[in-house]
Amino acid sequence: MSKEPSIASYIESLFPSFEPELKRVLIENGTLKTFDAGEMLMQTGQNMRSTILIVEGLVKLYREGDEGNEFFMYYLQPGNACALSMICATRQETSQVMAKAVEPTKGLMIPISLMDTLMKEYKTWYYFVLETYRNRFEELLTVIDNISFKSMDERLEFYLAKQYRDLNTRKLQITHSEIANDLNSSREVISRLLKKMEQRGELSLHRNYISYLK
Amino acid sequence: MSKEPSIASYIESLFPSFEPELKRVLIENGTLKTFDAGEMLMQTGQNMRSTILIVEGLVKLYREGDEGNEFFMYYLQPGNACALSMICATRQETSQVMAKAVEPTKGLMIPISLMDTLMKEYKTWYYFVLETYRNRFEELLTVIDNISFKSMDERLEFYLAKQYRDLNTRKLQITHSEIANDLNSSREVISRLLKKMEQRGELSLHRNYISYLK
DNA sequence: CAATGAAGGTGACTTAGGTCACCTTAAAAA
DNA sequence: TTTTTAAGGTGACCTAAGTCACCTTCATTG
Repeated sequence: MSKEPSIASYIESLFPSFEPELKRVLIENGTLKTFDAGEMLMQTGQNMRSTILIVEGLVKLYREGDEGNEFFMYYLQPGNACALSMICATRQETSQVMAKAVEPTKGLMIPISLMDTLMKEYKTWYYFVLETYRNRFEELLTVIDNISFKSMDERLEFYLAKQYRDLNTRKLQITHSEIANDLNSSREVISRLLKKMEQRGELSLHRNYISYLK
Repeated sequence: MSKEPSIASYIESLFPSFEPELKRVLIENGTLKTFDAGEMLMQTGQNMRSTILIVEGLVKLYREGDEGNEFFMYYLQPGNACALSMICATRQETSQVMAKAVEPTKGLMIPISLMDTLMKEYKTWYYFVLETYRNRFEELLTVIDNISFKSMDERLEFYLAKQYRDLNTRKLQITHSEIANDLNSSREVISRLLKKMEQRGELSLHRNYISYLK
């Protein structure tokens, strides 16, 4: 049987800034949960019972429209926490956002009952929570900027640049219709814009992947 | 000389849920600041030195695009705190959002140096902060929903309904070009859509104001 | 190997919404 | 009272982007 990393080692490597006492509490009270690729960590209307710290994999956060259309917001990576699970957990409320594992993902689940104590007792935790909020808030603001002030081609460029940054690869394994979905556009439009970008030498198109060159 | 309400009375009436000790600390350390209509409370790139609790007036939060175009996000009213001033204050960072007083406004300024203690010592403060984040986060999500999934006429309806709710009057004192600005559209488009709504009996148009009938 | 399905390409068409030019009307200033 | 200015109305036009229909090209699977 292959040995998987312990909670302690995850915390040590991903959350080094946490004070020792806080680490101890998280190790004692957290449980690891595995999600398959494609599995939902959080669904519109679902009630949260824990806060999630991502320790492995990749999670995609998106908003769902009335007709089932999706709208990509941002990714969560190891070392990130789900801001929404924190807020909702604290207030015991439901969320209006979907979180889906895009790779096999592991999350450290922290029971909501612990939130009060953590906030009060551990300064590094409280900073971590505020930091998380701030970052996600800023991401949402960027999203708003893009959809309200930018045209589709600019949004597409931004999207690809973000994929390149977040996934850390020039070979973007994504189809045109997935992009269209994420941007709430349509495949044909995306294909046409991508071709223009290719002509400008910004990328090269292949079946099932895009080589991002900028 | 007319007597203005004391900090204590503001806190008592607007933040009744705060624990007595917290109220005392805020009264001792907060200072009232007055802003004229039109004055900025916060500007893109400005460094925050205090967190602001609104105690009188009305504040409009908006995002600014590259070409100076504005984009309305939400209002702050007495009893609200500026979520952004809290985050930025804590992290000593700059904000990318504009906050402008639309009416003469008074804010209770809480020095950032106090934030740590408040968070740690007073549960009601920490709840208040989380609540503030959550609400603003939700507002941003609604904004995203609107601009990405809805067409202009739906957005206009939503906008007017929100004005009616937030400002608590059926007589909306606003010009067509102001609306166009807030929605990042153009006056002609808004005028045409408003006329259609009038024909449907949802409102009646006048010079400088709109009677909202729904 | 043939067949099926997913990915992608392309032309023709539609439409919401932005832009331009110019007009009228009401209110405030002079 | 006249003048000026801001608010609003309107037709003509343009364009980005969504939609439809149909095609080609791979890759997988029976």
